[in-house]
Amino acid sequence: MKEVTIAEIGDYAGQEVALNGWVYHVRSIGKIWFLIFRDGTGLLQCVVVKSEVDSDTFGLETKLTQESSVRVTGTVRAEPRAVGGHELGVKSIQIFQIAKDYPIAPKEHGTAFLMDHRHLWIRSKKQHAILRIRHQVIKACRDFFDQNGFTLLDTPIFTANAVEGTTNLFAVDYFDRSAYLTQSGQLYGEAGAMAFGKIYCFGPTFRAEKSKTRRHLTEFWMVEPEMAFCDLDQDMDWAEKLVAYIVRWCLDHCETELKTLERDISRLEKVKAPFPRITYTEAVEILRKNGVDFEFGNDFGGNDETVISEQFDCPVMVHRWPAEIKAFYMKRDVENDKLALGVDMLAPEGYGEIIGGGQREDDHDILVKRITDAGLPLKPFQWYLDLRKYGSVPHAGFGLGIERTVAWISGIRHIRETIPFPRTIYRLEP
RNA sequence: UCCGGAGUAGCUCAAUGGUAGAGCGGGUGGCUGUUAACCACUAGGUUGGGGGUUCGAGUCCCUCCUCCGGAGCCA
Repeated sequence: MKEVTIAEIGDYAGQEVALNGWVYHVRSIGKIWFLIFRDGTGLLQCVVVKSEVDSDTFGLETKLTQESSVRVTGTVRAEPRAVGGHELGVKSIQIFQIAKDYPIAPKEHGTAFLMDHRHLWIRSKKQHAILRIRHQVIKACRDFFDQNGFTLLDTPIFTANAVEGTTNLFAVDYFDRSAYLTQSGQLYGEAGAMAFGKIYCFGPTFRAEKSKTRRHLTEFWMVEPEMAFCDLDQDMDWAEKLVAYIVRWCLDHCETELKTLERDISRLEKVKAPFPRITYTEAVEILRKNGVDFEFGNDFGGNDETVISEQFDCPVMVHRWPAEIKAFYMKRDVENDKLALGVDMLAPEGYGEIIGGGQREDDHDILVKRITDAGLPLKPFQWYLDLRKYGSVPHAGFGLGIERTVAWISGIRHIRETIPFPRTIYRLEP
């Protein structure tokens, strides 16, 4: 007996096949009952007719509870009345296990309840779709860099240095000393760029911020490219090419999932390079023009980002920021020493910052002064300073937040649904 | 940490200070094309914990706990 999946069921019309999976729902109308069956690749309606099966099989209607695991065999046929266009005329059903009291009904539930059952919730249609989009977003990132001459460089999770201060770092015991969980692979990425020219790292990062908003997690994933011989403008070229590629890829490969999520595709279709580029100063003007009382020199809040991004169909890149609110390693603008050559990309529709990056300071002595001025110890940065001693070049990079990107493309409000098991200030389980 | 909201059946929610209820889910029965099917019947409660006011508290007061949303902080 040929074992097939629901995703490929259309290729087997007229044939007898077997499928392994779980019971999603059962509907009975007497001498016929319908088993809505899922196998991780989709949903399939299976029809059990009293006159076509033995009485034991027909009697399973009352025994098959939601999420019971089964193997069904039968004949595939095209059927316009079935969701997906095909259904299975059941011959037999083999039971692996009868599930008891599955807590998630195909009805309304609150977020807290669902998050407590996250390990089961990911079986549900909508969560399933979001996580498949996440998979494709990650694949698109990897493909993009692999196709453009980047080398994957894995950076460490345990670190001794803080990239941007220590208040939001997770400290852990590390034998007879302490270490931090990384909040960015960037510094190591810069070392990689000097070795390979263009690199990217991809992995989890950690921020011990007590943020409780829909845009924050304590553990999130970033893809961070770093390029030697690259200035801010070229950095922005790469950023917009990457994001346009990801969006195009998802439109081409996640049609079913985006439909499940009822995503307005037309908004995503407009996302094509080049993206608008404005300076921080111009962004402040936009805020003021829209009635926001904003003081020059501050960082943008969530609402500010929404107001700015609402002016554009595409993601907008905001560059040349007040140096005081940006990290020590950012290169200053030669035309205005008070400005840092950083760039943030704001996604449309209020999804906020999805990219942060910029050109790095490449002069040894200036960097030493910046580290000192920032009140950071020099010792843990010796290796980083070495990069400016041995063949320093202009270089730049950025980090793309996977969860915010997935939330934007999926059109879901809260990023906690874009990662299989979200970590927030009050949630470490499941 | 601050501001706001919530906690009642497995879930989502009702209940003017006066007998704790509905829908869904569960169970039983009916129905040969259902789409979160439908119809009938049925079981299911320490109203988050503690204290107080009152003839009487799910409801009012105090306190603690938990969760949600937002702010700050940040990506």
